[in-house]
Amino acid sequence: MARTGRPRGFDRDEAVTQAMHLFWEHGFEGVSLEQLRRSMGDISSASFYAAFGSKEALYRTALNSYLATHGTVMSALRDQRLTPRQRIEQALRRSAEMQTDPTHPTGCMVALSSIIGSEGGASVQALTSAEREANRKAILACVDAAIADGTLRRETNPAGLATLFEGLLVGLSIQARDGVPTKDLDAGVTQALNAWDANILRS
Amino acid sequence: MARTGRPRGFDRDEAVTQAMHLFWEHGFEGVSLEQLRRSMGDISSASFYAAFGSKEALYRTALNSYLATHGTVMSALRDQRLTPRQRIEQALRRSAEMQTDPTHPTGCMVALSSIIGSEGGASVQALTSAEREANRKAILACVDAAIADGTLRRETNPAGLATLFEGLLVGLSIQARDGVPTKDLDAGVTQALNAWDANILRS
DNA sequence: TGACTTCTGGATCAGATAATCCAGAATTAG
DNA sequence: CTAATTCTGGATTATCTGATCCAGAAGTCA
Repeated sequence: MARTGRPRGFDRDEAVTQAMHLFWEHGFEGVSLEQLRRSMGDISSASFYAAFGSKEALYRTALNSYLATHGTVMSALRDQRLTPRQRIEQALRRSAEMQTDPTHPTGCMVALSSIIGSEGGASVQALTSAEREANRKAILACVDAAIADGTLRRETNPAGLATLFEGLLVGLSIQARDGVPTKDLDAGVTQALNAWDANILRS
Repeated sequence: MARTGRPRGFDRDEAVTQAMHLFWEHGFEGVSLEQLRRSMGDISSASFYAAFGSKEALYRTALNSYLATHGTVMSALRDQRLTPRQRIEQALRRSAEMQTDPTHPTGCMVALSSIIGSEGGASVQALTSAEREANRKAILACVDAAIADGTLRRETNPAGLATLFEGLLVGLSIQARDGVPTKDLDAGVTQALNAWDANILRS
């Protein structure tokens, strides 16, 4: 059943997408309310707050929208149909490609949009740091699984391998922003996998 | 010969160090003039502008101060007394240690303090992106040198190895911010070097 | 029709922002 | 001493910040 009352004069989903692009490009604190409202078709301040509540609430919504769309390149990391090595490889290669797609801002919104900020920005920064921690744990789980199933040697340093892959993962964002082309990022992933293979148990 | 006129009421070098720490921690746009002046002993606005010219000019000065102090961990990258592999290893291990030193903000100021920002912040962002590009080129030069001297195979993809090492380098900053301990970062460097060794020419 | 609900236009808010101005204080040079 | 130079305290600027308020418009429901 349709809601009662005057209908909204703009498309809320489209507006969230616009906000996502702005936050992705400039970061949470780098985007102003005026910019956001303008990107939504010059809607009024009242319309903005009626629809989204606050700038921070919109950022949460936009971040969730990112995770549900472009962010899904990371889902390979939990795909149990793949081997642990394939999970990491897919997550990295898909990230490298997505992050250099010219149809949207470069890099990853989780890695870039709120790493740093002013003194009172802890609650916003916590949103993305929680995502990064989840990724770090998922990568570590891949390494642990490969040690458990005998693919990697028991002497393998799991935290070291996880640091390497997650470090490269977030590093891709900065490199993408700096204009490093897709093929170089992908070649970096290929080289990183050599580190995995160096820990393979040989019989 | 001492300068004429009324002497400055505060220590300019100390003030620059304070500014460096603030910009390092919160980024260029995340620090306000009031915060800066307060950290310098509540100096007046007039004193601030007489001494530094503008917020952006102070940021340039603070960034140079960073490069001349903590930033010197990267000098190993150009140390011709070391082998190409040692240059990369030293730069990475020293960065990992410096970036987690609890006596100052975590991560690297070049990687964090102005990757993103509002629409008009291009000139500030260019300062750190130029530094990162220089590092990327220096890493690539190490790889090229090792191929030229026969250490690495001719088929080695130089851009791929450079992406891996520079990706990890800047990735360390985000991981350090996220609280990853020094020993894990260092173990990540150890693993990354396996990728180098996988490209060694065996006779 | 009329009651009810929801959204909008436009003015407005208090506080923060980077930056400037000026009179006077503190120093050196001659 | 006087003149020249440089810095400081304090007020002040214009602009931007995120957010709120209210009257009225535009719908649904009975």
